[in-house]
Amino acid sequence: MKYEKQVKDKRTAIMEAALKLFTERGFHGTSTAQISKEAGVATGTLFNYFPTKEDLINSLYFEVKGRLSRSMGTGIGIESIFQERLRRLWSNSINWGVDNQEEFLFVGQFCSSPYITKYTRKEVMKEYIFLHNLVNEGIKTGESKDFSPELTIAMFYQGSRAVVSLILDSNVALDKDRLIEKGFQIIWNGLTNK
Amino acid sequence: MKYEKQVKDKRTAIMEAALKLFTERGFHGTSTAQISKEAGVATGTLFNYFPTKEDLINSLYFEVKGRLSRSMGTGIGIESIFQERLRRLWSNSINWGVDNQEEFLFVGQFCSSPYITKYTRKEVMKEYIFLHNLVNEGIKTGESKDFSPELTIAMFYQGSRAVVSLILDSNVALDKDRLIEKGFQIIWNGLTNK
DNA sequence: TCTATAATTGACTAATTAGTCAATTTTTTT
DNA sequence: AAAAAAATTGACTAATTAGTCAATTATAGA
Repeated sequence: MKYEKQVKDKRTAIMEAALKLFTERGFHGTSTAQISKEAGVATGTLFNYFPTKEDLINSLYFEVKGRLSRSMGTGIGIESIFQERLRRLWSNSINWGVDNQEEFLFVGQFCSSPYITKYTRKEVMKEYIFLHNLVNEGIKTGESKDFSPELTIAMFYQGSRAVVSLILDSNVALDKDRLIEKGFQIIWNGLTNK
Repeated sequence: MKYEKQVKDKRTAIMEAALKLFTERGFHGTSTAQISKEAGVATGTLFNYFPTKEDLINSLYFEVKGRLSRSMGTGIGIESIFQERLRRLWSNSINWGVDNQEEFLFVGQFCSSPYITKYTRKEVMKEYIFLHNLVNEGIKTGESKDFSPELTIAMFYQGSRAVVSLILDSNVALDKDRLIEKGFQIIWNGLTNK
């Protein structure tokens, strides 16, 4: 028990330190020595949990993506109507990015780095199955336009990232909800029939 | 004359080599020695043209962004109607990304790296003045919805990047024009009144 | 041609890198 | 409490890094 806990703590400490430094200084701009120091462990300990630096980066990505995915899905019951569910997905995504700036930037960095493989990209896509389902449902009921789901999801996802960046850059907290709503109107008008 | 030409050739060779290697292996994953070798010059020559590696990265970014900007604006005469001009801007952006994959990936990498400053971000935004103008014009004539121009431009820009990624990933050349057109329908429906 | 200026070279350096491993400490089991 | 197993340490290494600089080569104008 106690042992389990401590292991988790060190692992977590390393991942948190890595997340912080990666977003501050980039992947290669951050050395394993710096990460260890920030986490308060010896360099050897880092390599005990993550055989290589690349392994650490990838583990971190899966972890963070999992959190985003779970966060997106919260509060989406089958009872609400299509528009409300899509809107909830939209605001959940954006709020997660705004509230988890480091994670948001890290994901952006990793996804546009040459280290992400097609496999990883595909693997992570699986986590968006509920968005996929929602879009397909909308198409079936005739509420969504019949674009390809891939296009719809890509526009939705990148659109939400655009809004997060806008909010983070403008640092006017009051704008947040307005930008989320306006952004949703664009997506909604774009993707649905009326 | 001859001297001018040769200077340009070495500079260009270095930038081209850097672009290739950066997209293949990332900024820090690429050493100045590797760039020099790929460009066919001595390491000293690289530092003759670019005082630091960071300077090289930034110069490359401005250069590439300039090319994109120029490419976006081609063929947009004042004679055509609003929708046609916006559509042209849309397809120009996407086609540039598809035809210049390295540049496209490099821009994505740089923009989500921690090395891009707010200054650079703003500076580059100036190059999108014509998109800004077009959007404002649309709002004035009542064709565009009255969202903030920043939001509109961000959604437009990130949307176009989403489509490029989709096309590059799917590597089905036939899908290209269909995806561009479908993507435009989303943007158009989202941003305009009817 | 001769001279001055600018461009190019690559061996070099001091610092940093990811990753190792034998020794030590902590935890679990008996 | 003693033994076994697992976790942690940090000094260490071989390789690589960005950037320098004195020597060399190419170019320009007279």
